[in-house]
Amino acid sequence: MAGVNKVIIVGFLGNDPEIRTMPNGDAVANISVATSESWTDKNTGERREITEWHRIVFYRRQAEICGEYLKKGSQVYVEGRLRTRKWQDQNGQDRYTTEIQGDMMQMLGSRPQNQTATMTQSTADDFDDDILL
Amino acid sequence: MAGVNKVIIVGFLGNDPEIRTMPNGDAVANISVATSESWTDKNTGERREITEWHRIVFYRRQAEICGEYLKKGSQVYVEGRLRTRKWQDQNGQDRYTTEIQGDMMQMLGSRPQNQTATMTQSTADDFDDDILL
Amino acid sequence: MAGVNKVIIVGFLGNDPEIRTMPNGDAVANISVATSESWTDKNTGERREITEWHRIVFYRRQAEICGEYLKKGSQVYVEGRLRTRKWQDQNGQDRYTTEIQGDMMQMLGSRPQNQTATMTQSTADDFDDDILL
Amino acid sequence: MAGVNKVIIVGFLGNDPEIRTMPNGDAVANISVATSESWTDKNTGERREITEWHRIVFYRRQAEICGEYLKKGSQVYVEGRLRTRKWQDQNGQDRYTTEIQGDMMQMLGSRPQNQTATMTQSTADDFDDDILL
DNA sequence: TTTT
DNA sequence: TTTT
Repeated sequence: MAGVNKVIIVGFLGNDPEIRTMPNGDAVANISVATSESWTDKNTGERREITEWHRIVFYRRQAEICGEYLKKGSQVYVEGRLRTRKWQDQNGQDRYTTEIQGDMMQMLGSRPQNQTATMTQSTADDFDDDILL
Repeated sequence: MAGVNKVIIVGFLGNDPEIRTMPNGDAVANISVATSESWTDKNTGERREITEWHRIVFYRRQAEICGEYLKKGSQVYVEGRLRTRKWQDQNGQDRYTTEIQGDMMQMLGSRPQNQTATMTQSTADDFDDDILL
Repeated sequence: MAGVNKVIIVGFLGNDPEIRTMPNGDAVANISVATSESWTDKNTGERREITEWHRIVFYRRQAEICGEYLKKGSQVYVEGRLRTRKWQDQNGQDRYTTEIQGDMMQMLGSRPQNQTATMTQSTADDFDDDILL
Repeated sequence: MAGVNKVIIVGFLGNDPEIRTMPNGDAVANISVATSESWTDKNTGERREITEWHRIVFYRRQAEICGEYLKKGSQVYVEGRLRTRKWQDQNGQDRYTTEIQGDMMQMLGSRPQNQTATMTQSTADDFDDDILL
């Protein structure tokens, strides 16, 4: 191995998580998280903003946590890694999609009922499902 | 504004940097940086490795530094942000490319002559070109 | 220059910020932010938690923002760098204190009145005080 | 749990690692890593530099890797967390030392023979000692 | 000293 | 599609 491939995102979910189950029974969650930058245009003096949408995928226990605790508008801290997948469109052309494979997720804000929904992939894999909840 | 959009990459350049000049005279550099993960397959016991290629773009003074000091095989530390650009292919179909807009670059390894090639975008913009070199 | 010295903290303030003014008129803010780790003790099976307190210092415009928008219990995202200061206690002995010099601060949670209190040091230095508020 | 406590350091070892063995047989490694910042003094126009030394501790398999592969002058990437320990000096006074508990270490530079000396704590704990080397 |  |  050689290298570091790390992404840190803090933002709000644009939609409820999409939860699927893989053939082997593992859960998969896809969430879409917005970050935005704003600045003052040097020429016009106008305030401008650009929003970036991040597609993030979680597996197994973390995917289940996403499904149970996150919803549209939730604010999250996510640590993960970049992964570009190759696929073919209906014309048989190669296409590429870059997404973030989530390694850690932490809910932000003070919603007392779900503050403890935090774990890393290794934690999620090592321990029983319900220990941290 | 709300959010954090941060990427940290440590890896090796797969090619020499591609340097262009924008109409306004600003330099743009594109570099392609590899990171890899390796693990032992649970089923077969075989060693596996996957390489991820990151397309990173730098502007202005940082782009010039890339052109002067980096080459195929250079090891770099890069901090930046994710940016997905929309474009249209020859069939008029919408396509998306995700790349990393570099904010900071640092050369790694022990090449004394270029150890100082480090600056952030804000530094690069605030100061004269040659102060840090 | 050589190196990366970066700290990322997400946690809650244990107290209201302490704001001072330096002789040259610049503001300085000190905040104390808690992070905690919890795990299950392998031997006893008991749930354990350890809290770490981070002393973070902000300068100038960011210090003013801390004073205006943060208070005991606020949740924040902070990016900064480690800095160990040497000082002498009343016995003339050398003592060392490690703190985080904040470079970026972002308020978390959904408290509508202060969501926009986000800026980096470079932003704070480059623009007029009130543009981002 | 609530919070993120993350440190990222890229720098050079000031000394050979110090390796100890705990009563239970686990290895412990302490390394001291330098990062430096340089800037031009606004008043005098002189170039200034400040070096920060980071004390980093690794445990178990990672500590062994430090002992085997690192030496004075090695360049490393380290991810870890801040930990402040309380202790008493010879006068019985409370003293505090802040160090970085390393979670991941990666050697930098192009020394082909040890490029693979990379693992996370979870990896180090989960697998046999020699799988990654 | 926070928060869950 | 979020949030401010």
